[in-house]
Amino acid sequence: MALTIKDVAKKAGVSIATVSRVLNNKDRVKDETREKIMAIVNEMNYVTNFSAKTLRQNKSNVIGVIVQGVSISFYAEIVKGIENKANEYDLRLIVCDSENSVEKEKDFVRFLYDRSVDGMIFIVPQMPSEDIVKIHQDNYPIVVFGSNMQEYNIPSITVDNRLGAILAVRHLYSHGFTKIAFIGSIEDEHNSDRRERLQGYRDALKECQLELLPEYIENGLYYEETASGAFIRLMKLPNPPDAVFCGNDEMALGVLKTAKKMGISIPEQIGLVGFDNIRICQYTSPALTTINQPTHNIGVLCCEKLIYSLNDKGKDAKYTNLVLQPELIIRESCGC
Amino acid sequence: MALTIKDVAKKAGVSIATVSRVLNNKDRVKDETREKIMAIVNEMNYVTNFSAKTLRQNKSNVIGVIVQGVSISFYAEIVKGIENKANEYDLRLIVCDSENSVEKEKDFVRFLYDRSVDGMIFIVPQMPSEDIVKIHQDNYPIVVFGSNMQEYNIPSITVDNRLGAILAVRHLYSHGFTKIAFIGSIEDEHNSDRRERLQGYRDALKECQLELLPEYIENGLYYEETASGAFIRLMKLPNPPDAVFCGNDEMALGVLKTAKKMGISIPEQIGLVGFDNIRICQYTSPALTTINQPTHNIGVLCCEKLIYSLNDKGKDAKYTNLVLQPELIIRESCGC
DNA sequence: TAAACTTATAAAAACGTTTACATTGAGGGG
DNA sequence: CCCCTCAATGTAAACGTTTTTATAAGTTTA
Repeated sequence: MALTIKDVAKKAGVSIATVSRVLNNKDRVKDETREKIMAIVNEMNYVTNFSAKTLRQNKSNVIGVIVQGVSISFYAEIVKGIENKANEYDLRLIVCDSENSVEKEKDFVRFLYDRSVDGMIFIVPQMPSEDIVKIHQDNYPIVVFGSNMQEYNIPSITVDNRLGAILAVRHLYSHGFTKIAFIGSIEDEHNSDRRERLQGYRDALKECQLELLPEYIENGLYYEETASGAFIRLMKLPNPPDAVFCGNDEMALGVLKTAKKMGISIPEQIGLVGFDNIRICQYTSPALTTINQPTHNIGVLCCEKLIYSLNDKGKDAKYTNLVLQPELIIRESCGC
Repeated sequence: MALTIKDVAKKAGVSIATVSRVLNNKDRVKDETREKIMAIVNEMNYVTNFSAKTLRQNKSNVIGVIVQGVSISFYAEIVKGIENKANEYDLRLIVCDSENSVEKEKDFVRFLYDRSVDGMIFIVPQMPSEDIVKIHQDNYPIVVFGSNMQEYNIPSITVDNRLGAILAVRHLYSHGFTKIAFIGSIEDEHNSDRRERLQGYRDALKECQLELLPEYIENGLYYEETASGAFIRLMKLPNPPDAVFCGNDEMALGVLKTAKKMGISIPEQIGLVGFDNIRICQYTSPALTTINQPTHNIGVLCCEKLIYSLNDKGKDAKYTNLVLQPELIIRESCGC
């Protein structure tokens, strides 16, 4: 413990600079010397002092992650992906759970400013894109998952939400459902992912040659409770739908719960498909058919993109949006 | 940005030492000076450089958390509790997900040694207690949740698992179930929490004047898959049980799944109660009756205990086990 | 009124790195 | 055989704090 580069240097009979050079293999060092030093480092079990390194290099080696809710498995797995990659690169994480509140999200950004993080990753941000752009202009490397930021020159990752929605609706249609409703974000939403899910819904209806009824599009704020009211309204329509596609699984859970309360059986009376493939889906009754996103990989890729920006300090033009493919997970709520 | 104590000092017309003293309000400083400096600090939006502080004080201000699985809501919430408290005290967290593997757990401990954390929190450790004792002897402050470590002089937190088990069994009994089986850890388990749950099961049977049948005690390793086999074995007994109490919810989920597959209806044919109250419980069908633990609070208390040790460097005798109270959450799987 | 304390502040060292710059020695071209 | 180049390594400064020690200005005490 409390073993420094000095100790290593003394034992090896070289200067501390040489040890540092070996440790960071930056400059040329004679192979012989390198090996001798590495042997001693391993033998003594030397470990570099992170703070000293950080202080000298003037970067914190910490990245901030702002996420909607870490106790939701979907997000937890993304964070795990980030963490795995971050560990590889000797980066530490500060994970901030905004608990779905824009206000908290903004607070956390300030908090991360204070901690002088090297960069930030936003997992499905709630705050308006303009605010994110502002942070980026303050010269903070940023990566966003869940909203296409390419137009702002901010690297981002999305899954092909439009395709996901199409897969969902198409599958419902294949079961004979023809009056398919949508619960999710309405047009003016700032989040592009959510817009795309709606768009996919629309495109899929067209593809299946189904009529697009405005009253079949209900607003839901992407958490469970907001779907109940939406579902009730849908069922009270003079011509109620026979299937519902929800913008995410949380809302699908809300529909499931409310349907049970109303005595409506799923999938017999109403077909249901969600989005995200959170863990709970497989345990509900009926088990929820949904669209899967490669969560762990999303995290890894977010982190990789950020590391890229970190090393490149905004010079390169690789600030594009990366699109990943979703996948239909068939369970019971669709009628299969 | 990149604003230092020097800038503040210059603007205030004092030395950097004085600014530091004000910032840490350690030494006496004239009120007038203090106020002037604080005003400037706020105005300039100065924020102290964490690494420099850390380097000088020779402590990392980072604590390691080793947890079984962060994507399980039960653990995620505990971690959140830890985090909230840690933030208050300017401590950073390194969260390590052992993914239920003793090997990984040990790897992470080494990893944390390398990062020279100030202390560690173990959330339901898998490794033998002796190993934890060893870490503690290396002079690392430690707090353990999920196993009573008092005998080793290591601060720990547990819930009254025996009571929790009694509440569960008692409730099943009140529904008229008389042949109540247990799936969980068998006697020789090193984890005291798990031992206690079994003990509670035994004590409750006695209290209800039910016979204790050895074949009603099945071994389960506390994750879902291990409960399936156990349940099948139970149901194949010449005199099968009419209710099952599981050591945790994950295993109860396994029972639920297997029962459905076998065409056994819960709670009509078999009553079922779990332990932990993970989020999924409320969504299963039937919804799972279980024992709740105050997760967030557990995290907060773990962190508080660790901070206590951190400041006290092992001098005090407050290295005791703190017992929290569990609570019965009644849903459907018990027959209510 | 000078010595002895106090109080408030300043000066400087230290923490463990990285890195710009300096030094050394060897090899090669003229 | 001298000068130059270059590879390998050493020296020392710098990063932003905290903290020990020193100093200056009051304030008390004898």
